[in-house]
Amino acid sequence: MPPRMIDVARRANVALSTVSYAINGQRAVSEETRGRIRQAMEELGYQPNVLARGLASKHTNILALLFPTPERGLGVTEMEFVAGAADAAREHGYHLVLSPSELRNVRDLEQLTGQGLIDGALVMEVRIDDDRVQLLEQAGIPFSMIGRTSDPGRISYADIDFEQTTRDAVRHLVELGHRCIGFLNHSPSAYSVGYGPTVRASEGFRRAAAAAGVVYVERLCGDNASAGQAAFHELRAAQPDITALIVMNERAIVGVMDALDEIGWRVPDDLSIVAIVSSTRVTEMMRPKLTTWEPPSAELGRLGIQMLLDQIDGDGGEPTPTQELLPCRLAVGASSAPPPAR
Amino acid sequence: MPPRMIDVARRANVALSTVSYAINGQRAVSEETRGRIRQAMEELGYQPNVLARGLASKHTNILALLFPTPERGLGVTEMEFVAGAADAAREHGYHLVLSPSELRNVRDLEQLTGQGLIDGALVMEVRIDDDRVQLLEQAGIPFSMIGRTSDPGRISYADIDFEQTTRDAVRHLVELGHRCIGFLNHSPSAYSVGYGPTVRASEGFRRAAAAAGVVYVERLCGDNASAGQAAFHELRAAQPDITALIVMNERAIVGVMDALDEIGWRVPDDLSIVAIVSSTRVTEMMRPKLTTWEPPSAELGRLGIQMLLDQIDGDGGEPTPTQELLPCRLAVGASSAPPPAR
DNA sequence: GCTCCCAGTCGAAGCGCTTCGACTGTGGCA
DNA sequence: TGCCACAGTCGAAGCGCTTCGACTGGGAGC
Repeated sequence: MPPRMIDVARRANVALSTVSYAINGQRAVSEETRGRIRQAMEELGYQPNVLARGLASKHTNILALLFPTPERGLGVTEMEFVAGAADAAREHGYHLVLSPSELRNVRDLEQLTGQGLIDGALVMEVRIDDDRVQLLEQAGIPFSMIGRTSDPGRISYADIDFEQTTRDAVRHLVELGHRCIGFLNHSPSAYSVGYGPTVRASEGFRRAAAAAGVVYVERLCGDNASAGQAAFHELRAAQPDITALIVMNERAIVGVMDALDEIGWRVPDDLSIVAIVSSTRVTEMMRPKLTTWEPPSAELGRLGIQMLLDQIDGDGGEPTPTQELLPCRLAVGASSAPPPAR
Repeated sequence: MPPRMIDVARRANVALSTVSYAINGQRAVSEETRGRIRQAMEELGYQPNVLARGLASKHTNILALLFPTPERGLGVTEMEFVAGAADAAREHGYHLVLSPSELRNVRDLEQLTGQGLIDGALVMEVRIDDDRVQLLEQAGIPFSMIGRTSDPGRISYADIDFEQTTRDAVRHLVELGHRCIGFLNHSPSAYSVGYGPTVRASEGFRRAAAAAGVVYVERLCGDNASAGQAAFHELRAAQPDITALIVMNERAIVGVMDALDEIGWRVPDDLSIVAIVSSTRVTEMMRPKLTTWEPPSAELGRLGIQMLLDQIDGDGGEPTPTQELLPCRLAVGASSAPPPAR
């Protein structure tokens, strides 16, 4: 059996409670006593029992990461969120439990919160309207979000700045001389369930394009090649003068390439393509390598945990929520150029 | 405050211990009593406190997923492992804590096991010689592996069948008529630290190629485009007659394509390429779409958890370890064809 | 010189559960 | 008819910690 606190106490000739105070500093302990205790702990290889501590103290040092499995599947970006969050949690001495739950299945969530296991939760894949948010609020569980609802109120979140990202992408193309720009978004169903990136990028794109005074056109598109292929033909049918395309749908891109082949267009000579909110790990594999605005996924994960801990450790008094929008980073590729002189 | 077991007991007019027995069936409880208890639980919305239960019973229903961050970064495949494992754990009523640890840092692991938090661990990214395995063994923590050491002994594992996968890939190419086949593996450092896939695929490839009686050549190659590019030129320098390439290095592939451009070769006309142990999510984006042997990642994750639970729930008596090698699934693409008549 | 305060320590009462030993009443069996 | 076995239930003792109230002695303040 592993050593317990009482073993440490005996070896250091102090009371059990003194050891506890020495460890978590709830009361003063003399330097000398503390030294003896520390030594005893080391000699015994003592480690506090997380469960007992949690039971007695009402906080467990365990956080939950709520990640639903989206229709489009989990990609590199999601993995980076998770890894970033896990790292940050560990650095702060917290454990992270993975809670894969269907979005709709509020039961799972209730179960999680009711068990007294977790101190707080980080919610991934947040929708514009998200049941989980309400549930967590009324369960009184501290939480923060990666992404945000339409009205985040006083809830902390870290999200991608879609407004700026779309603006950047549009400006980039406009500066190259493009006057008719298309946007390939995620699927109609993602839009209709209120998936944040889909909705916000759509809005951002339209605003940016309108502000730039260019002709623009958007298509929602399933996350697969054949949908991408069809969508590009539709875009071109709607705007035959299209010379540039912004894509926020990694898996559709290759379909666009197929469509281009069909009509004998080349990138970037006949059409410029830029990817937004995509991992360069993926867009680097395209030929030509795509100009990409890459989301700061790991940072978002870290930040989410950070915010959550501010809320938990921030002693009691209503903390001011942190709400941050992070820009995507530009990785220059070879897929964008001035428009053709048609 | 959430209801406690004593609240349920009072409402059902029984002793606290009877409720406990009704819940986990350690002793017989009459049908009638059980009914009253169940009703009381529902009316109160009772959920057992995981910590208290764990403290008293010595098992927590929490598993750890040990995932180091490999040099090459985390990809789609890894995400699928994780998601599969998380799903399986939840289905069995277990929680999964993510434990991101440096491989070398055995401290982190000791800390995890010493805290009494986890019932067992699933070890990812296992090396041919892996310190963590020893440590877990002597800590007496049940565990299973995704991947395997050189001598897994009686430890349960689920791994990809590299022998068969390389054999399949070689046979596929040989049947098309190829007589000189190259293999692009992961990095030299992956090989030298004993990263299982790198070592085993290397061995498997050589054996399969030799058995098929073809000329073969292999290169270890960093996980990035420029390394891939250089590596292909080296392969061709070593074997100018090369007509086919097996690649187990997603990120190097695009470099190979670049190299082919330089010498004016096309796929599959001048060179057939097949990817092994790669996600089709990635190789589908290549043009042409690559013929791919895709690892059953989610299944591996699920299986790993399954094995772990067999070991934990399998009451006491030394269970026979489960050791399974899963084949990769073939996804046909357009990147392989008969060799050119040069 | 006396009080007061406080740093430093101790003992004990929980936290919400599991599990052990003990108790009761019923039915089977000789 | 008597005895035993056993299903069904209860009370109490932990599990390993945190935290509260209480106690001690010495220094500061007057």
